[in-house]
Amino acid sequence: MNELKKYQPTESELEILQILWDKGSATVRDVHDLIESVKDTGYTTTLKLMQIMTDKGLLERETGNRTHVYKPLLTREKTQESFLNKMLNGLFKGAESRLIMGALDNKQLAPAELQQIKEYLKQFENKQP
Amino acid sequence: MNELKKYQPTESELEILQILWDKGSATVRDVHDLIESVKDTGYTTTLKLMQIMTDKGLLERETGNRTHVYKPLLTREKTQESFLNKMLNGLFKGAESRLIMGALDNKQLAPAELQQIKEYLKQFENKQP
DNA sequence: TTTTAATTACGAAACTTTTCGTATTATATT
DNA sequence: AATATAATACGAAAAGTTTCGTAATTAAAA
Repeated sequence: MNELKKYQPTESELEILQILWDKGSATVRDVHDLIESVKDTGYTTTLKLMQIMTDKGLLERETGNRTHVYKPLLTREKTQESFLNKMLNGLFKGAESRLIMGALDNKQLAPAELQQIKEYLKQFENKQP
Repeated sequence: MNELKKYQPTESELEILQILWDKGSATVRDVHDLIESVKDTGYTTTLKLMQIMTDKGLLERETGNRTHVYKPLLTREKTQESFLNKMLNGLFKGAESRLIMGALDNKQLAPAELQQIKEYLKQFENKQP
């Protein structure tokens, strides 16, 4: 089993990853400007975090030019899966349907999404355990 | 807005809370014996954590007897809600239905639960945005 | 070219969480 | 009553995360 798959990014790491997932790749400046608009933090803090993440193998960077370009080495999907599984095996163990219903409550899902979920549900019906 | 509602227990705190939620109330010994069966850790570690949680207002304790009895001050439901909302606003933002479908994939839900979810879905249909 | 501005490197402080060792106190056993 | 056992109290170390200041380096501007 892949180690990257299992690693759970910290809160700050997730913040950075989200930006990199959105943009595909970015410089420290790019990332920091977005983070700064939400949270009061210094440039070198973001820099250091991204350097540490690179050491940990969460990011890769292109050092050809003076300004380095970073890319995520984890996919958003794998990370989502990892966190979701953690919740389902932990806090929501034995209450999986509560998680589903809670998620339905949370956002007003678009009709298309509701339909998609309905379709998705069908595949689990008439299944023998 | 209630502070307790917002506080996100740490990983170790959650482990202890799960046990207290299951049992209603318990001593350090009770909690530790269960944790020890899964994780290699010392008794005083569990003790200290529960003392800190009491200071933080996550637990209350009855100190009448020598052996103290602890109870959770957070409900499992509020805690689940809090973590779920965090995910929906963070890692799963804009991918709420992915969370739902991921949860459906994860466990073989009982037919009754599937039915319950189907029913639950109905309430969101025919809603005007 | 000289000066200014922006970037990386990096150590270390500040915080938080987790872990443990030791002392003290209370209960149970002999 | 004396001894052994079990519990709490508590400081502090260990480990992990986040933050920042300063120095060195590179590029851009004057």
